[in-house]
Amino acid sequence: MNSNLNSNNDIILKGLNDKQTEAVKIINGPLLIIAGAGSGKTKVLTHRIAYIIDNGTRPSNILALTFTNKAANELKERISNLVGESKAKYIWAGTFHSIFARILRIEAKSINYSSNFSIYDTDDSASVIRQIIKTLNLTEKSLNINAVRNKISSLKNKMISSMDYALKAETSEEKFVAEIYKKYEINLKNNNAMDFDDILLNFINMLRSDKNLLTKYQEQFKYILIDEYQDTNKAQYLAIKLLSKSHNNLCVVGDDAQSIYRWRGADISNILDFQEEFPYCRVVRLEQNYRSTKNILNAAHSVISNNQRQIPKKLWTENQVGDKIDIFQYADDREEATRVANLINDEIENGYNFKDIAILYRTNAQSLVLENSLRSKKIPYLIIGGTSFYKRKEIKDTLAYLTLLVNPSDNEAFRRVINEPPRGIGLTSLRNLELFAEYNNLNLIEACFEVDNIPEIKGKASKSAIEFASKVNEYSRQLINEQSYDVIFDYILGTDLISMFKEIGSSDALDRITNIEQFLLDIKNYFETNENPSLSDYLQQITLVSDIDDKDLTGNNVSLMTLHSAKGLEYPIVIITGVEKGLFPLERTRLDQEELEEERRLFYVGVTRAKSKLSLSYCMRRAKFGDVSVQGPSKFVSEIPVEYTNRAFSTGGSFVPQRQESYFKSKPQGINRDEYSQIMPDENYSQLPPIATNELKVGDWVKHSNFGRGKIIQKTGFGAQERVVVNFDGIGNKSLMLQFAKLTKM
DNA sequence: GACCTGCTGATTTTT
DNA sequence: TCAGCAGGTC
Repeated sequence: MNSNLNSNNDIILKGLNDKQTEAVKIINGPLLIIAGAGSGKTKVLTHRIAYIIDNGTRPSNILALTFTNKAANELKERISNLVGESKAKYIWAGTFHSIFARILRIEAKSINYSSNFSIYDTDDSASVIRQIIKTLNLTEKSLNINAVRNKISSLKNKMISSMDYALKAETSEEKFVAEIYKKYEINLKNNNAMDFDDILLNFINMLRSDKNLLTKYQEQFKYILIDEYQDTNKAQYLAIKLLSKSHNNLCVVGDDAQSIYRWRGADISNILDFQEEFPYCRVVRLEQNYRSTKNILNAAHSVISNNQRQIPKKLWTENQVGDKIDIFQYADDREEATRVANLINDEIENGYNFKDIAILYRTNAQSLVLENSLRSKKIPYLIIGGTSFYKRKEIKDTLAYLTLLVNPSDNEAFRRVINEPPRGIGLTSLRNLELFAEYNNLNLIEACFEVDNIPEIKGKASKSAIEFASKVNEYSRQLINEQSYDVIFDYILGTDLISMFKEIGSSDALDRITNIEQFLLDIKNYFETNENPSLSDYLQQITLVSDIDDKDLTGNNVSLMTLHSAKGLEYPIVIITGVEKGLFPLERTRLDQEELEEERRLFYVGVTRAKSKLSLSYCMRRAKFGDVSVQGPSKFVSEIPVEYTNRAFSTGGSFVPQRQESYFKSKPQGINRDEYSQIMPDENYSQLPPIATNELKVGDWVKHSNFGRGKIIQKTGFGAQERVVVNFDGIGNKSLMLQFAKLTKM
């Protein structure tokens, strides 16, 4: 190995700039890499890992933690390309949650769990909390379940236990939360389940309570690398600190300017204070940007400079000055969607591909109107993020059935499916079963077998309960003998979930069947392609994966996603929509300096995704909650100096703005009626030509997702108030709001 | 216990 | 707007 060490090192260092080389070569001791957007961060990480291996460390002694699965996969792939699959596969690379969960399964005994524990996502947690609130009989005020869940999660992220919190709680609401928190912890433990936060906390508890395990993993992970360090929370920081304590070979990479997860407990002071926390720390700054044009970088810098709390730095680039940034003012969100689609078609004519273009927005709700417009113009697109496949009800139900096979203690999974499809075990029977189970210290499956001892449950309910539990038991046993897809398939078929939807027969129900089939196909695929497949392994994989991660990004599609999802990606052309007052930054963040700064960082992330062209737009009105609210340019727009921009406005393309009362029904956000009439912005703007009215007209045949085919027989109103009456085949006349009825022209 | 209806509140972002 | 829930009815 030694003979070719230098030449290998040379290969690894080839093509890196001075700063990147420096970062790669410092492998011992704490290292903070401040990596600006587009500065080759992943390149440095992967080359650094290759360098560590090349200097004699075994791949299995390297731990590389990322924030998302997407980032982890990219990292693995690029390391593989660099050092070869045979070495790369031994590196511990993954998200905090997946790696820690993997270790926790191995060491489950040390924290009094069994290794088949379930992992609860946010919906599962909320459902447990709903259950607890019900049993507490909190009649005096209805607590918002999600608010409670967020509160508990944020307490956990800050490492505040239910006991600590109970001591601190003062108001009656805080006391309720403390009570729920305590029950929630007990509940999950009894279910042999952990939520996302528990994975981090239990990992820390494990390291703290067992010195041998601490030593074991400190020796296992001789080199630790953390990506997106600005997004770590207190628990993650502590876990890393514990793991690296014996050797301090800890390298963190991050950019404080791209910290956008404060709301989820990310603590930006982790990166800001890294140098104090880890003495003798070296710092390398990567400030050369290889991605964007000078105009884009300058604009990004101008905006982010308005933030107070940050590590001073300025990105520079050798790239061209490039096109100016286009800033458009549109009349409303429908015009925005139409114009965005037109813009895309123009760029296609200019020689770009659909896959070169991304449309970014602040909230998922904004995607709908954009989608409609893209569809009508036959522009292929792919939504990244949004509601996950695994969050669909039918998939969650199927998942719960499977979870019961692996973890029969999971009462939450039991509750979810015991009466889905209806088996005659309603809320009353369930409540009795739960009381009995609690009293006798059984899980609900076990309680089912004892149902004869519960006098309140008799007849059909009693019979069903035993049948249900027997079925779970039987298949669970079969699965222990033989981990095969066929067993799983039989079991799911036997639940009658699919037959239930078949009976319902609506298009929605048929969709659900398709989804379940697709899910089963995925399981089949897993069983066929893995060496040592097991259901528990499969379930573990998917609970920590959102389906963004395995979306095929290689097709020729325009990408649509939230600004958060866009982090880490880059596109030749980026279109950021809805850069509006009240929407971006979100209204509620306006008065909170820290939250406002986070919104600004989010904007910065969006802007720096663009390689050569960037376009921003805002609307004067936007449909919200089926109503229309008055918007206007975001303050971020005014933070970009005019010299980097082209600005254009429209007075309302397809229709003349109607100043109807209804436009002002919802709270005008910062613009009053008189201001609104002065739609003409300052002299930096030029007027956009009107867009062609290719809107639907009377006599057109249209298609609706629920009602099917129909013909427009009447059209009334303007703009957001536009309505059509459609005569649908076999259904008859329906009056629809044009902006909400997803009509497509046939 | 199942099913229907009408009301309410959500819309930030995700492991 | 629309999903999800509570409460009422059969």
